[in-house]
Amino acid sequence: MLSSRKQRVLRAVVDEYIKQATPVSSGEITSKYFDDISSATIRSELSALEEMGYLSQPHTSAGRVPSPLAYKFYVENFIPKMPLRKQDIAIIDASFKNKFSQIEEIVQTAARVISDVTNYTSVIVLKNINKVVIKEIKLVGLDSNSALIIIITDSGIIRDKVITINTVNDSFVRDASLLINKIFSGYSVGELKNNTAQLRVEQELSEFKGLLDDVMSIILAYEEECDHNVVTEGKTKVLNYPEASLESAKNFMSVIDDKKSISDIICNDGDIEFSIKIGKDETGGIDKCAIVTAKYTINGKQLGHAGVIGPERMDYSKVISVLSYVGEALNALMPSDELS
Amino acid sequence: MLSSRKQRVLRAVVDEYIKQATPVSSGEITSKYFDDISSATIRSELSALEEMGYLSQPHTSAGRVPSPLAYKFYVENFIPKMPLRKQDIAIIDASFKNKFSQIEEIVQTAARVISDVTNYTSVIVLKNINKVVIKEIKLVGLDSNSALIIIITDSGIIRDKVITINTVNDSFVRDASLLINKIFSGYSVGELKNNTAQLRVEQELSEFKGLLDDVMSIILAYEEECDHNVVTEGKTKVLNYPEASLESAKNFMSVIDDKKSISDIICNDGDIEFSIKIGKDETGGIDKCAIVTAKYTINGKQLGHAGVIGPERMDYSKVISVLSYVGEALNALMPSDELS
DNA sequence: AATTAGCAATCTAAACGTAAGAGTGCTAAC
DNA sequence: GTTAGCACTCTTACGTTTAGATTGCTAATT
Repeated sequence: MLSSRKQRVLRAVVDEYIKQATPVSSGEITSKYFDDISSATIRSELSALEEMGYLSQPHTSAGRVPSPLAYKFYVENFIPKMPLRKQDIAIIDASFKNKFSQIEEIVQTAARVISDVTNYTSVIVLKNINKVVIKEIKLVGLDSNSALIIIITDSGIIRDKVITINTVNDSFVRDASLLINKIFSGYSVGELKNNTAQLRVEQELSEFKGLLDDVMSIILAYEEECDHNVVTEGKTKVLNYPEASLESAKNFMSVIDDKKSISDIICNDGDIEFSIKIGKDETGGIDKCAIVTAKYTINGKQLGHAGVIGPERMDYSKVISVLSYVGEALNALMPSDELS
Repeated sequence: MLSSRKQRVLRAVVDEYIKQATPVSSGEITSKYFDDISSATIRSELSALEEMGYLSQPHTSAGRVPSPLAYKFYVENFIPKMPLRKQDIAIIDASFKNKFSQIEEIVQTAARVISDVTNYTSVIVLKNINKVVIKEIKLVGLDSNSALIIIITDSGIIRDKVITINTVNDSFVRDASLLINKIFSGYSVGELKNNTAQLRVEQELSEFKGLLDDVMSIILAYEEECDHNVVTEGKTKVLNYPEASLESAKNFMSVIDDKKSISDIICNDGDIEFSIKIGKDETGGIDKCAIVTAKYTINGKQLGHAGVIGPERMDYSKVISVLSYVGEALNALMPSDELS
């Protein structure tokens, strides 16, 4: 285990590096963090820490830079659980003050506010879409040849879509509503997807053939769209990191834009609420970056995962606070009585 | 006026520069475009064109680079009105094949497909939002304490939003619907905004006070949101231009992200259908970039403006074809009988 | 035994200089 | 008007030098 002083030194290096993004020297550490020890002593500690794999030097005459291992140690041991600043809380609260009608809207908002407040890139991945249960489907006539289909689930409205129908009148709407709900209500998206046979049987007898097809295809389109539904916000923030280069930015974008792989990275299958991935191996090839991921649940049901991608030297404390506060805000958005 | 050979030379320079993004030399032009003339002759033509302001040299011993003036001449005289490739047409058609329920969705889709097909950044700005006339407002009860408000206009559904109401029941919905439509239907968003007095009078007598407020604030929020509503897609494409640098990319993003200024640039008040802005002065400070803008109308009513932002040496021909084809697709999306 | 001061050694980053190459502009001839 | 030839200019790449930063080592000190 690391001696207490080694820990202090390690922490100092990481803290400084997070602040200034340049290698930190023994002199800096001595003057800013230790009154009673000389830089020579710090130097010997530093080289011990380097030996142990916590630090590295870009070159012989440079200061030390934390390694992924150092960040891991730092995150596990030193993250000050600072409360969010009042202004940040205000920003987040303000974003969620209106009612939302669709999940996508909520997710988009959450992603944006996370990125805005942290100043890093955020990613949200929705999961378990096909476990969503359809509560009711509303059919609202708009004019003589179009109608609005509203699909309401236990997670709120998932989709509304205009469809074209030959002739819309009151009795048609009434009858169609009854039939649609008889067929679809109470089933999850997944069940419906795997059991289209039933739909076909119903259609044999039905004058609403086209309509039923439309509804089904809306549901299927939703499922497909959401399955790897990845919302990303603040991609261009990466350009403003002091360590940015054109090459690194391009690489960053190419990983971020690959929805499949980014969602694999963000989604933690384990039970942990937060995880931190540091180092090229763990970030899918994004260099010098770290990813903080959180599992989001609403009323105990897993909604998906959120992630913040920033430089390794990011403000972990703030990122975690923001992720967790936004998680709470999402929960508050859907009080349990709406689920019943 | 430019002699016919000067025109050929100028065109050759621009064509080459569009292809390779590096200054073009007299030698290249001679070998690739002129069999019968020597490079010395081309050189004298080049220096004449430089004298006239069409070309410039990054330095004495470099080839020539087209000036904004040259691009203007090129665009006006040489743009081959090439039809779109079949595959591009297919991509665009595919994007617009489903019905859309909200304008935002349409705009988002259009912006994305423009950016995807051209491989440049696209921007769409909506205009004249407050001239949109409200046809009808539907109120659909969802459960005992919430309802969905759907605002239908002559341009389709502009917004649907869930609101909270104390007690929702059939008679409430019926009465509220009548009242809401009595107050709001037939007016444009602009009229409503400037005449909230009437609403207040109605509220005095009404048990639907809160509801009316909700509807009004949805409309106002929509108006505000859309007034400078700018949708941007493909921002990160700029990183892949061969002439890209970190600095230029940052600059690009800062201009692009300023919705107010980008919308001023994109929106052409004149009568022209297309315009091309080349040069730092005309692009709001984005260097080495050109902006092609188009005015989009649906059934003669001005919807807004679309723009493509790419390098000065972009494929103007393709960009204009794409913008114009997407414009047609948007028109097809809203057949005139839906407006009546 | 741990700490420290002092100093040589090492490396970077910036500044400078040089050389090769690209492309022009000019001139004289066609 | 066109062209070949060539001197001239400027960039870019590369090597060199220098100043500065920081370390690691050693010997002295606590």
